[in-house]
Amino acid sequence: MKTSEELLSNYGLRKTTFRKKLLKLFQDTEQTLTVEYIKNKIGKKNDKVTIYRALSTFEKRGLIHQVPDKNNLSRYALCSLDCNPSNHTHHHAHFICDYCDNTMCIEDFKLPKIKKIKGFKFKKLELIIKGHCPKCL
Amino acid sequence: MKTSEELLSNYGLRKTTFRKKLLKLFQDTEQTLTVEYIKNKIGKKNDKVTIYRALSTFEKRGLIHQVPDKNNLSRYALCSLDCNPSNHTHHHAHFICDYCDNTMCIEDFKLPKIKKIKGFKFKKLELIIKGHCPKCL
DNA sequence: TTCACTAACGCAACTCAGTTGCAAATATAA
DNA sequence: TTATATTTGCAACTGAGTTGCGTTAGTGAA
Repeated sequence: MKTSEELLSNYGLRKTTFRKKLLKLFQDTEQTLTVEYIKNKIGKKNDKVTIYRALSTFEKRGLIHQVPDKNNLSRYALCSLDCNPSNHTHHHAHFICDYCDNTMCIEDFKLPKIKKIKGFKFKKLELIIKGHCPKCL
Repeated sequence: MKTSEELLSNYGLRKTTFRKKLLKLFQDTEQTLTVEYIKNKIGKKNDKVTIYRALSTFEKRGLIHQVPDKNNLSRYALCSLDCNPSNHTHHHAHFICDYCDNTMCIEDFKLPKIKKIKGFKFKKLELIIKGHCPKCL
């Protein structure tokens, strides 16, 4: 796995102390992260504005992607390595646990092919599955 | 099509002036509705709290369902007649237009069968397609 | 290394969707 | 028509996310 510093370089991002910590947190955690979680883990010295701005930058560059929460709040997850600013599609479904409210990427679930519908232009597909996760069953 | 009064009765809801107007608005509009839109159409006399509460009640009873917006805000759409409080699943996809931000139900698009994944219990599936709608193409 | 420039950070104050508590109004069933 | 339960409206709040701006810290060139 690439170090957080290498990744930041690869994606053309400045290697600030904060960004290195943030990216490392993503790498060390398998789940999708909320701003709340990040705030608690990284330390209260960093302002929430900084977190929001870093997440937004990471997302634009194709490092992470946003996933909705049970309550439609935002969570973030690392992208696969082939995402970039212009090609930022994710070929996996997202699972939201009704019980613990955790959200996770489900890699081994193929997205359906999009059938064309006259008059529409389809660009992106999102599949969200709700239910109970292994921990909560 | 059933009148709004009949529908309210069928779903065990009181037929208040406001609810009749709200439900009629859903019946007369083919699109999914935002609270903003409802506020403008129904008249400013009714408070937004009333709108939110009515929507929430309608949703619990299975009259309408919530759909996310481009910006993760809520929109609402009429359910098919066979929804009720305990069975409230929708077998259609939702389309979000990147351009005009309108959201619509796509009835003629079958949802994929959910393949089981060990350890998970799947209860509900949501398919969201993003792109450009006919009006914006 | 140092310097100059640009991007990132932190603070404070804001925005805005959605919520809560409570008193007044209205629907319903007797 | 009356009693009771549900809805409504108002006011005040909550909390995620944003904006502006002055300060700090990376980065690339000298």
